[in-house]
Amino acid sequence: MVFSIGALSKATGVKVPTIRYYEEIGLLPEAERNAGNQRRYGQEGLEALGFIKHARDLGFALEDIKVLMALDGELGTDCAEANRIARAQLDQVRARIARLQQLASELERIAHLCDGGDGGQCKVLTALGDHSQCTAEHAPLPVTKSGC
Amino acid sequence: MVFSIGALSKATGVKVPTIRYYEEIGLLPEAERNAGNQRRYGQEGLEALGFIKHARDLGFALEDIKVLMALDGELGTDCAEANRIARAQLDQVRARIARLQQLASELERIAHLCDGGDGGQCKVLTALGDHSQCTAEHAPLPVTKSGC
DNA sequence: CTTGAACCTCTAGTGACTAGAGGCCCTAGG
DNA sequence: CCTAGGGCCTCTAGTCACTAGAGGTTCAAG
Repeated sequence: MVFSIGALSKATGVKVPTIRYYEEIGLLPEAERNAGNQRRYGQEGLEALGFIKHARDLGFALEDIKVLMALDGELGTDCAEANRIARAQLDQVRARIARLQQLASELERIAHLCDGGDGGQCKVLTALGDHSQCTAEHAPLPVTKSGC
Repeated sequence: MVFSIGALSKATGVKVPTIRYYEEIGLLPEAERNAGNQRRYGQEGLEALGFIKHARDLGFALEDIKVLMALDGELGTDCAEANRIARAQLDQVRARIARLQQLASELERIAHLCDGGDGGQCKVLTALGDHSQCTAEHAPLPVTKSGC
């Protein structure tokens, strides 16, 4: 099987400019070209991009995926390191869930303020402006390098 | 009370370059300057930045915050619109929680594969590469314009 | 008056793409 | 064999919400 970049895109669900971007940053090896300078991919290109797509869907950062792909290339495939990265990712996801759950309950509280609204001041706006009305702490979400 | 940009930063927990950035994009009005061209803020500056900080911590996008602040300035303060924005934010947060919970369970499954590892192929890497092994669907996280 | 911290503007970089301009190539139909 | 139109090419610039750094000015304490 030989794929054009568009065919590869359809097969994997990764958009064409994104595939070129992955090549540019070194996540995919430089594709071979046909006589007219267009990219041509084989089975291994399909598999590599499929791996990236799946790992991205699971929230891994491109840098992590780079590491994972390098591990996969090694003889014997370093399972311990792969496992470490996967567990780190899991921890991050769990932390973000916990954080978002706090946010959700705070937002619920604020949204309910409107149900019994008075005539004058908007309680929602007041609550948004005043942290001391909050029932729980809520620090900013840590900015992760993973896909948001 | 008169604040320098550094004092305002300490009082609100928003970093100095971020305050300048907010001014640049029109989220904060242009600050008054002293004789030496340095920004000086009063009570209303403190309150405006406090509002922004709190809303950001709750995950609102800067664009949403701009709308909310405009509402707050209006006579009568449009509570219905503020409520709509808050509820939309809540829906987004809930959707992200659901999505992340799927991810977490998938990652748990993958991480456990290593516990009974065989000698040859790393099962973690295999699982990452092969979506068909997954127990559930997992589409990519919708890229929101809110703080991640 | 001196020192050094805080302030100023401006540019460029982050992650992971996305959009658009301007042009070349490939393939199916006539 | 020719043409039309879709797909492909490179390059630049934009997204969001900042962050980092260079190079220079101002303020306040000692």
